[in-house]
Amino acid sequence: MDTKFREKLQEKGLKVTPQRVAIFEAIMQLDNHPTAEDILAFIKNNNPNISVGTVYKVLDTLVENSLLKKVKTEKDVMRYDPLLNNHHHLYCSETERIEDFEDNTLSELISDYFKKNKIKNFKIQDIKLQITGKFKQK
Amino acid sequence: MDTKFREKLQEKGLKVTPQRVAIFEAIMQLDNHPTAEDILAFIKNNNPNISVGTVYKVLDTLVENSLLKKVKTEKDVMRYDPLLNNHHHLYCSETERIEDFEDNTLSELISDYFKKNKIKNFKIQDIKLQITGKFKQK
DNA sequence: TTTCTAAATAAGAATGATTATCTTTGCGGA
DNA sequence: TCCGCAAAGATAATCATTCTTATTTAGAAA
Repeated sequence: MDTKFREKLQEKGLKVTPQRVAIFEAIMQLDNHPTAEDILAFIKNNNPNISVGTVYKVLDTLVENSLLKKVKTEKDVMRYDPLLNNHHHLYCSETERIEDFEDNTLSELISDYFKKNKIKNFKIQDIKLQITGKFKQK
Repeated sequence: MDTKFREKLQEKGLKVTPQRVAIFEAIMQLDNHPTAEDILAFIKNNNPNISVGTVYKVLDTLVENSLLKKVKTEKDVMRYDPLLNNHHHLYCSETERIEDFEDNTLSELISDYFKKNKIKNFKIQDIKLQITGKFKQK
């Protein structure tokens, strides 16, 4: 399950610790772009001794090493995104819900557009859509 | 200069206070999507008695009344955006710089795409591009 | 103009997410 | 086995933001 994650850690010269694995798995399972607090609560079930600082430190490390991404929000609570396929985000305008949105056609449409129309004085590394609106069902 | 802003306040039934005007002007002049702290520092020059809480409260009020927007970031410091034309954002991957990016052709391209390709169970209200990369010059 | 009142501001304490510090632990290599 | 170092634990510190309470003010009404 998490063998890939373990390998990636090793590639980056990072130690494979139970905490790192647990945090990564928590994010995968929690799914909805959890906060550090969500992750901590989830992990405490099986691993009651994990420390708050560790969670933040691990998250930082994983983000720095591109094993995880931060999600841009308008809130002062950080949320985290596992690095799956390239995807955009749907933000609910009324709740904290954030869902992934994958559409390769659209992504290509946009990147093609920028191949033809460069932005002056700016080198693009990544393009994400943030789509705000309402989910029609729970 | 700020007559339009004053009018908008009145339309919304909000009192026109020196603090609100000063904060709005600060954001317009500061330009680079300032934080509450930036705004406070700027205003203190002419208005040394303004209070921190007031700045936050006014910003909230203006956002609620659509006279201002919050900028989504990966940081825990909120930044604010005057409501000019519809625009996207260029995020520097190395610094805190955020610039506006306006491209109506592109915006239409995207909204046309979504007219033809609806997102299941989601009603779009707003679409913004967050483009990350490097500015080539200061 | 003067009065009145809800709305807005000031001042500063409180909150809460995140970070920093310092100690302890665990593991690979000498 | 011992050493060195990255990582984790515990908890104090930081800092942006929010809250509380008293005071002031904008603007409507008299």
